[in-house]
Amino acid sequence: MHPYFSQEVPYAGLIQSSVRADFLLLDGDTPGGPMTSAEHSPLTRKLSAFVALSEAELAVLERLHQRRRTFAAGRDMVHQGQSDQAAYILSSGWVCSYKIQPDGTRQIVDFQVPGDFLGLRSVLLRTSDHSFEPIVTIEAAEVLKSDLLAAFAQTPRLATAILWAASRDEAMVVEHLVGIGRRDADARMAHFLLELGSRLALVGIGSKDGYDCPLTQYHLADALGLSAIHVNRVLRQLREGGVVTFRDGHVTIHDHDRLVDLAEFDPAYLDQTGPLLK
Amino acid sequence: MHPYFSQEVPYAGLIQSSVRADFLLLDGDTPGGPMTSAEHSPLTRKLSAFVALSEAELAVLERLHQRRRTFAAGRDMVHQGQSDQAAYILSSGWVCSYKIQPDGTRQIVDFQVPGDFLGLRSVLLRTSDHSFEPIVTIEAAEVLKSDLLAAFAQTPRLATAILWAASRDEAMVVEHLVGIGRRDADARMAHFLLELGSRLALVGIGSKDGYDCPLTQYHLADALGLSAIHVNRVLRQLREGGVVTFRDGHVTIHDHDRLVDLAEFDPAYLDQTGPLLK
DNA sequence: CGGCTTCTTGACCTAAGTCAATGCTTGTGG
DNA sequence: CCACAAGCATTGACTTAGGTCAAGAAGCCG
Repeated sequence: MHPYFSQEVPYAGLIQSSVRADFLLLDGDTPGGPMTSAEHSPLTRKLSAFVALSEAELAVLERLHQRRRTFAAGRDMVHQGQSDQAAYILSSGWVCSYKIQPDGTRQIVDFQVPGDFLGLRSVLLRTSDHSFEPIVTIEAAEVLKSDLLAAFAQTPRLATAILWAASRDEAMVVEHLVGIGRRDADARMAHFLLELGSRLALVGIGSKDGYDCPLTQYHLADALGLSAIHVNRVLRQLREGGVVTFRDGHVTIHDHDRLVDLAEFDPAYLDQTGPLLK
Repeated sequence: MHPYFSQEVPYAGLIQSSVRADFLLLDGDTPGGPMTSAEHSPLTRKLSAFVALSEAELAVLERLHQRRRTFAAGRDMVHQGQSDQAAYILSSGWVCSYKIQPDGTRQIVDFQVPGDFLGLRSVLLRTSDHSFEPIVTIEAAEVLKSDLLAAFAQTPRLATAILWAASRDEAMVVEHLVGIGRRDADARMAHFLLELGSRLALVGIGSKDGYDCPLTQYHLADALGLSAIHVNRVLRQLREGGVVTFRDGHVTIHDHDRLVDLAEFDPAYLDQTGPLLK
């Protein structure tokens, strides 16, 4: 296939095992010391926006972050082994989850940014059927099934909050489906950039005016169901139109209103209406 | 206040249930032998294909079907009221769940066929943000939140089974996303028809050679992210190619192998590998 | 009957894909 | 310190899958 064809991924990506994830471990020496409330993890930040957590609950949540690990960019970390009963809480870096088609094309289903869970479902229910790839070198806290269930049993409200986050993730997948099915390339891109901005703002990364974003145009293409070349054209148009600039790993929003308008962006599905559970 | 948060957390118990289910599994707890599912509800049939349920569990399951209701075709039944804490088990007829865009186009996210849950998520987690429309007059059993949670508490293995079904539904949404993003119209259609056939076969409707299907070409268009006119063209091609005929509310599969080939259909995501919890 | 909805087909158009070529970095080995 | 490769980004020229428009046809139903 043509080297420019973005959907191609190396065959090596198809044969990872849960064991190999351990090989990718670069260091395990970062002891997750107790955090002061000033330096809460992104997940804590995210959940706190919706559920007012007590001191005890916060403590349990922070304790879930103890087993810190680092994964190198580019190599898949997959959760499909019955043996691997762990999920991860992403504390820094970006990950994408995707499925490969038999013909080699790939579709990115979702991105994970700091504060997001990775493989939560494979712990609570059955094994996940798609793969995870760190986009940059990431830091994540490993959460064992037993830890998670224990935490849930101790603090039911925490369970509620985490399940709320999982449910929100699912709503994003549905919105993604709608976007690919019924929005043109420009609107899709605009919508995507807005959603990302919204998610990042929730964990205190970036602002209304923009955010750092390590994705390549190939990532965008595979996520939005477009070709990388068309992604480039769309980005140029948005840039020259003075709406938004995606360049050098940074998204700069010049005209937020016009972007929202273009995307017909209605953030209702993100359910970000402020702290609800007092 | 958000309906999701309006009640004290029920999930702790739910999660506990699934833990206990695993325990029972490991214990080798032997439920009653397989029984003829002919007289059972579609949901029972479906779950029985994956989890060997005991007499007691079957009884609880059947009891969930008591509050039977009928809904006329075409008129939306939406679940977003705080007051409406019910889900439905579809026992006959077809439903679609969809989202409307601000510009009036709609994207069908999923179809529900007999044996499927409707609005399960809005009971267990938060309110669903999309609408449901019965495609034909349907019969459904209303399940109150309290009933469901009681059933889960009584029979943890049933909880596992139902959550498995929910998880499978989600995998179908993801596969749907992949299809719209990365398959051309023919493959999308082929894949869709095969998935439907597979789902229906699971509840004893239809066979390898075909099944009844009340969808219009407009439904197909809205589900597959195509125009109705193109759906018509694709169907004609498939029909004239001797692969599959969609006509007069019936799908007839002439060449199953070629259809699978066209769709690059890999049913792995449907997780239909036979009874798993013995 | 006349008004629905659904299906069908042809003619034409456009958004997006494909092909091909060119820079621009960044990293790496000689 | 250069050469050279690899990965991204960019752009123009051309092709095509699928959308849009228009017009019937074929039921079906009050």
